[in-house]
Amino acid sequence: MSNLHLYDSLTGALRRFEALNAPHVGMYVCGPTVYSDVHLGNTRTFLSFDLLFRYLKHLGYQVRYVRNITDAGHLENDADAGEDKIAKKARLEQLEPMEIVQRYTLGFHAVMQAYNALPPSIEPTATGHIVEQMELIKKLLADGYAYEAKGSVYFSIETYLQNHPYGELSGRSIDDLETGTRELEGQTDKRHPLDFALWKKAMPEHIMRWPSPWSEGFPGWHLECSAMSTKYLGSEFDIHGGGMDLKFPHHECELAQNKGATGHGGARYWLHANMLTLNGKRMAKSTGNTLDPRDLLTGQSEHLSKAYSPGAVRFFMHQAHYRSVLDFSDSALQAAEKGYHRLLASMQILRKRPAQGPEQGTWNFGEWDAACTEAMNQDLNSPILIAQLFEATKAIAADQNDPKVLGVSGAKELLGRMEVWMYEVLGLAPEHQANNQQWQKALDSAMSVVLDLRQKARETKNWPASDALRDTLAEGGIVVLDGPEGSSYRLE
RNA sequence: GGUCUCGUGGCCGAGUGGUUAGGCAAGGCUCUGCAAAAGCCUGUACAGCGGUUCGAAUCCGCUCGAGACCUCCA
Repeated sequence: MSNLHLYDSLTGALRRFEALNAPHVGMYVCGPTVYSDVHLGNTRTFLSFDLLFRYLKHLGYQVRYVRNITDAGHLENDADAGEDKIAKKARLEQLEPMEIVQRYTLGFHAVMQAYNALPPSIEPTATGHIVEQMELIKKLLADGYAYEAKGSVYFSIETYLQNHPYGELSGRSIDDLETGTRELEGQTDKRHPLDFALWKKAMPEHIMRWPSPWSEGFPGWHLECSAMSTKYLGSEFDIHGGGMDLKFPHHECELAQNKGATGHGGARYWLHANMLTLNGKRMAKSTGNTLDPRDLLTGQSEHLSKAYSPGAVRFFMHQAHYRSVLDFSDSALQAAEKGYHRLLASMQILRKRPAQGPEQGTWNFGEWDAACTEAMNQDLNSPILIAQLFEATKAIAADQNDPKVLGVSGAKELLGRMEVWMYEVLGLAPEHQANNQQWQKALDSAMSVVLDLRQKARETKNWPASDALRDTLAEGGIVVLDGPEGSSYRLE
């Protein structure tokens, strides 16, 4: 069905993608914990997987894309003294936990929509799947992979190791892990330091709690993904994605839970998107080194010199490979924005191209398009895809002087494919066309009058008058473009 | 401290055992009343030191530097 290759973290190799039940593809991505606003780093991860989702669809797959909302809150740490993050924030703001969840879920959706990310097929919540999580615990208990201690249930690494390797995803050995384990207060209930909680008995101050056979408590933080991916995609499915920081321990534990409960690890391909850094440091809610994706659109941040369009930001992100660390800076974003605008302008030229020249051009359209596909097939190499789009720009420019380059149908074909790659695959919405049609119409008519006036001034060589018009418009963000066929304008 | 990843031209950022990534910036030119925009041309890089090889920036070792994970985090 395709020649897509994906880098699988489990095997550490580039593997040809073969869907388990083509043309259906099951894809699970770890979603956000909704106790605060998503930051730009989170956004990058979700846009990376949006790119994958879009490309799989582009290839003709029918994708069921499941991305969870973690609304049950996780422990602060693995100790009994741990506090539910959502409950903590709720007390801080004097709000109900679910009020916090609602607020930040809506905020998350707004950001995803603003950046033109396609919604997942299913967006299950952890609190909506407590029953499934408890069923999973029961299964693990029955099979001996878990044990109960003082109302809490833990996953037993020692039992697991008798049948399966642990650490295969993150490439860690048990010895390494044990060396790195800290002695925390309250870990005494665990039989082994690497055991992790499946169910935690709630402390009195814990607000979010559910009754269970073991205690009134709440599920462990690795459990929801195992429960929900199994429920909606089956015990074996195609792709599991998430941020690089989730590889260990979250995905490692998830994998162990899956294997313990079903015998299957879950996904056949484990994908990890790399971090976005700010000032060379990882962006994280907990350290305050963050950038709000909405601030980029308004320019309201100490890190920004101006506002950017969502498309420019997406373009910036896709100019780097999803498995590379990308460092954010205002100047890097500005550079990306310029290139992005040039690309859009080039497509606009193609749209307005008169039907002249031969039917077929000399430019090798097929080879170019194949190179675009090849780039994406190589583990979603969007930087190379974008480089190819710039190659097309050169052909379009050459065609302006010599219509033999693209030809009439060649030009149409190229435009169609560029739109597919830009809009459909890279998710760069044609933003300037969609919104404010009424304003656009009004501005166009006003500008035609102004440009007409200026043209008259130029014809009489009244340079001071024509330049004054140009300067005034420039102050308002309108750039006048003088060309051989008269003047036009664009918004800065 | 342990595990791992990375270090590319002024900046961002792909890729690769022997052939131009691309973008931004810069310089030159074309166009232009001037400017802007646009187009064309130019740049010869791959942390350092050794090694393997006919040949390495690409493989191996060491050194230096950066980052991630080991603890909630996309």
